[in-house]
Amino acid sequence: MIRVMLVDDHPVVRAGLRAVLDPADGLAVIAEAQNADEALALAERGGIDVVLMDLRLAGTAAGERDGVYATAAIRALKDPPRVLILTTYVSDADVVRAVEAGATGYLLKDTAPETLISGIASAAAGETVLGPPIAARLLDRLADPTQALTVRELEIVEQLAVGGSNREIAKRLFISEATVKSHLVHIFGKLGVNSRTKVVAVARERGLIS
Amino acid sequence: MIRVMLVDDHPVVRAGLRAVLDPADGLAVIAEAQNADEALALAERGGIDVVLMDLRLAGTAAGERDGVYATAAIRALKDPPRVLILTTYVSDADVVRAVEAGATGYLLKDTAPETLISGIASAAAGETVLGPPIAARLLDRLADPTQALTVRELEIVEQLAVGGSNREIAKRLFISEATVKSHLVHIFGKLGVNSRTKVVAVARERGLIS
DNA sequence: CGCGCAGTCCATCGAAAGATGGAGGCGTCC
DNA sequence: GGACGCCTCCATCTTTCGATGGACTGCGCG
Repeated sequence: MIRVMLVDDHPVVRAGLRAVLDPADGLAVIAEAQNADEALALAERGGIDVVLMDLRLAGTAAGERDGVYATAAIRALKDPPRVLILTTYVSDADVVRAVEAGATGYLLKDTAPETLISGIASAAAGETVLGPPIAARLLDRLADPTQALTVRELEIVEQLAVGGSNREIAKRLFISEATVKSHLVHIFGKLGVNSRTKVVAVARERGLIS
Repeated sequence: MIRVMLVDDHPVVRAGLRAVLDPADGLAVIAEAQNADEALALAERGGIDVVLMDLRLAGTAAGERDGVYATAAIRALKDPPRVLILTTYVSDADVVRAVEAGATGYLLKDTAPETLISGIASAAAGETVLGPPIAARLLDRLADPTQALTVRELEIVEQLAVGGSNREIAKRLFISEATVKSHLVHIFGKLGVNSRTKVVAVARERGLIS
């Protein structure tokens, strides 16, 4: 029996997941959390095999307590449960950061219930689970690693997208302004542009960011 | 008994809505659709009082067959059901377009189940239903029309979004760089920001651009 | 007609951003 | 161990942006 915890800030989605998962054999939803703190507190008590985690959680204004944060925190526990990301949109940055934080898999919310259930089973067994659209994107990146942005660079791009100046980005990422500029030069080169505003335009086009 | 149809491309969300609404007295979910075409076909057969509609539907690549399209089509029927928009994010543009298309109300998916149920009842009675965050935003806009961007300014914003420099924008719009800067100053003031990248961020947030 | 507003243009100046060319630490892979 | 990629940091210099404070035109409205 696979013990599952749901983490999503939308009550409707949690109810939907319950409705979809409850009839399935071999697994049981034994906990629900609506934010990162709750999720971590419940995970600490143990007895959970797989966490179904939404990346966007409420109260993410600070930009820290989102699903990636929760994933990293949960995976840092001793004998941690597997974390399966279940979110709405595909963003390269999100996928990479989530996997880096220790996520076992990444599925989209519009996957069929059966796929979801089998995905949970695979995750419980420790297998990596990636939905087809996500796997395809990752393969695209591997095909041309010179163009692929590093995790750090993606973080910079995200900051650009919300309109941060070099100084603001430096503060938020705890690095110097010089380093931000350095990253920017590399990003410009990889994306073939020459200004921060164009970075955001290209990144959106390619789905690097939401 | 209020007869409800669910329109959402995510099976999980539909299941969640069912789970939330089924226990409620006085209403029954009698139909589900996962895209605009299905929704329209089912609505044409009649017997539905309220449609719960997600704005983002699958196959929206063309940008046409989304929830707004479906709403307009359904409201064009004779003796149409009320349409209550139920979506994830707030975008001023979406709200305005949906209301223009004939939606009776607009709620966010993270509203509490009770609010949702009472919202459906209100919608069935023909009352306009706007969640607090949405109503607040609309009031903000109405209260201060000086914030509205002019047509020319919106053109500038669009150019910013694709990453144009002042010089490039000037060339494309056949004006001088000085004029572009002048427009920018006005835009900064209206949006309350101080850089072109933040203009794009805020404009996206408010739905001023795609 | 006067008034306000949108759109156009101008000059100047300080502050960011971007270009250039480094350098060292650190982990991985062969 | 050495090569390589990533992240970090630095200084210098040029270009672009953004802030400021104007000015002129055309248009609609009362």
